[in-house]
Amino acid sequence: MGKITIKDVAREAGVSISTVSNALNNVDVLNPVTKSHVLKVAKQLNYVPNLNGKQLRSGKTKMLGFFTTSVSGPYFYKLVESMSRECDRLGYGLNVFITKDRHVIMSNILGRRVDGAIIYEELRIDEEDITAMEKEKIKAVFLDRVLQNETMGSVIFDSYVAGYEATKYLISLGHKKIAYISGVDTMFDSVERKEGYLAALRQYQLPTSEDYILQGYFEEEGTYNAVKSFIHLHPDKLPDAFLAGNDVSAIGCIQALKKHGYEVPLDISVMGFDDIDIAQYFSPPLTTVRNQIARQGSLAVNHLVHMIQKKELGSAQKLACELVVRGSSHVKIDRNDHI
Amino acid sequence: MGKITIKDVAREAGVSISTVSNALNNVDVLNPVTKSHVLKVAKQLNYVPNLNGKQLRSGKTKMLGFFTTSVSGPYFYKLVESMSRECDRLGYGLNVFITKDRHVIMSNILGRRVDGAIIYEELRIDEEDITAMEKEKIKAVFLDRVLQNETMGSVIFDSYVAGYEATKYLISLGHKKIAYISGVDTMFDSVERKEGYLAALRQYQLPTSEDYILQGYFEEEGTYNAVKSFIHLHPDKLPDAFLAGNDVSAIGCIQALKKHGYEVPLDISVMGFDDIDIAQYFSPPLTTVRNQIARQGSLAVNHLVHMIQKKELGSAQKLACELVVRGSSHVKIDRNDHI
DNA sequence: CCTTTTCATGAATACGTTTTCATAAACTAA
DNA sequence: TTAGTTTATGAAAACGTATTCATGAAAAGG
Repeated sequence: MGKITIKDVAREAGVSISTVSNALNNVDVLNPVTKSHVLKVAKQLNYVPNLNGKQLRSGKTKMLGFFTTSVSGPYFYKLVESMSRECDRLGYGLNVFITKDRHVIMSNILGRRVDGAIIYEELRIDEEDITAMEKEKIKAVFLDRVLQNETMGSVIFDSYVAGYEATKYLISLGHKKIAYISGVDTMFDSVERKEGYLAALRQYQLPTSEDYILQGYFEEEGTYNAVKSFIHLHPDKLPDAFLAGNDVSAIGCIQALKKHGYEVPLDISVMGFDDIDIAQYFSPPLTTVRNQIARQGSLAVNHLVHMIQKKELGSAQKLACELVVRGSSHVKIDRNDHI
Repeated sequence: MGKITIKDVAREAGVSISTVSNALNNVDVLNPVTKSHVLKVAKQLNYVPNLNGKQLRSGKTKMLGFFTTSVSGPYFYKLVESMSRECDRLGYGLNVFITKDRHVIMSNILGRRVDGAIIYEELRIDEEDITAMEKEKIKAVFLDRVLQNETMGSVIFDSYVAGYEATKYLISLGHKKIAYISGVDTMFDSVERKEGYLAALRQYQLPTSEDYILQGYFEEEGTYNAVKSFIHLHPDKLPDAFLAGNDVSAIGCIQALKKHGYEVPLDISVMGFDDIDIAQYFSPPLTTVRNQIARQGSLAVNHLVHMIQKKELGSAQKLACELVVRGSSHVKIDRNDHI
């Protein structure tokens, strides 16, 4: 005996296919007696509807797709977890696609494997693809990416303000020589944070210098190496404080400083962005700027579902950030005082 | 103009539907001229095949489903990343479902949204469901779970040996009072590690005691609280070493010990399991037992695809572990010596 | 009692694709 | 040439479901 279909249930229950379909989908035109009878037979036969048939006919999958290059690291799993939770709440499933292949993404979206898409910015979908999606009236929400386009949604962090506030905070501690450890230059967050950092320096009339902008690639090891080589190259020009592009980077920075005998935060203050899980347990606990990651996830899903169900266009949403002061930053101490 | 289907391509190219299908799917019965002409027209119309139609007809989705309760934490993202990579390599897509709802899982599997399933043990699928899958000849691989059943695959870590070897190592450092911080008692790894721990103690004639088995729930905070209350209850009976159920737990343990003025590893050795990313950067760097997580992921996918394509039954695979000695463990120092 | 309305059900179609099978055309072997 | 064979193509069926519409029965209205 092969796979049991709606046909088998119909035959066994002595009714038509449409009646079974109506019973299973709670269409209230049925005699309650027939309905419960059909349901009983269906359960008894262990009937499970074939989703491909269902989806083909209805044109809906009740699935949202999250397209990303990676799920590694605290940012992603907080994000995915919150999206998943919100999907659950709204009666959708979440489909996580990890890929860098634009073609895979588009064929899944345009091929209707999902009802809508949430796309992580690093994927950099072209305008051309977005146009294709518009034509098909497909809804999408972009994360961490600003769009020229007004038809799709987006949820971004106000990273410019984050960078600005962080820098302002370091200045308020008395630091004057503040270095920035950059992430990846194609990424929105990274660039915005740097712009905010530069803006704050300018506002307080502090000098900005290319030497004080390192490349850490948002990675622990990348930052470790960058800071290490900075120390070797400019042992005399060490900054008062490092503003790392994210917490992972801040950790790499602190590792490198420790390794070379500097104490954080007494000798040098270090802070990051994101407030990842380990930030508070790290030694020293990280001063950082917290993004509302879970909020971003649930908002993206909410927005997308709204767009799908109300057939509306998307809009750009911006989330505020929050300064978290912990042990890796300290009021500037002039060591010369002690001599 | 609505969605472009294979029909439109056929009309536009002046051929039949079957010819278009053959051209697109590289069935080599076609005149190369017709084929390339069809392909050109398809591209020109921006045709993208509807996956639901495709899947319904062919009975295949070329998708594997990973069913899990969570993707949070280093274990999961390493696992997911490696599974995704392996799926790519084998021409499959990976579908991550985060849910605890048995019904959601079964309707996705039996409803053929995926060609096969990888199931994380915490979900505890019933025998009944497994039987249902067998009947439908659906293939599945279970992670971290041993099966009575011989029809499905499984990939587990040899956690018993891991627990045994870790304990043996601590004993070799001269520790005699060794406590175990348990994870979740329904989880295979947690139980096996504890059994290995107990076996090692017995073998070396060291006493085992219920007092020395704490509940940390595989969580930082849970462990922190457990260790804290242990210190309050038995300040005089502190162990020489803590063997934590995993690294996250070990970190919580060390936090608690530090908080109460104990030095790790000089006063007390602590070690964990898993070798998560931060283990080496933590202060002190964690001594731990490393599991081949990435290997588990790729093996599971490989095995599953093999089962699907060769229509074979699954088997149980066991992965060896590896002791990683770092700074959180130390040869036993009897502080009385110094007095 | 007849007409109209409501109610419950089933037959048939459509969704977009792959695949089987028939057929026509173009070769090959005598 | 004629029969047999290969090659390229298309018509039609099938996958499993939701949905539209027709139909018959029962209830309501007069």
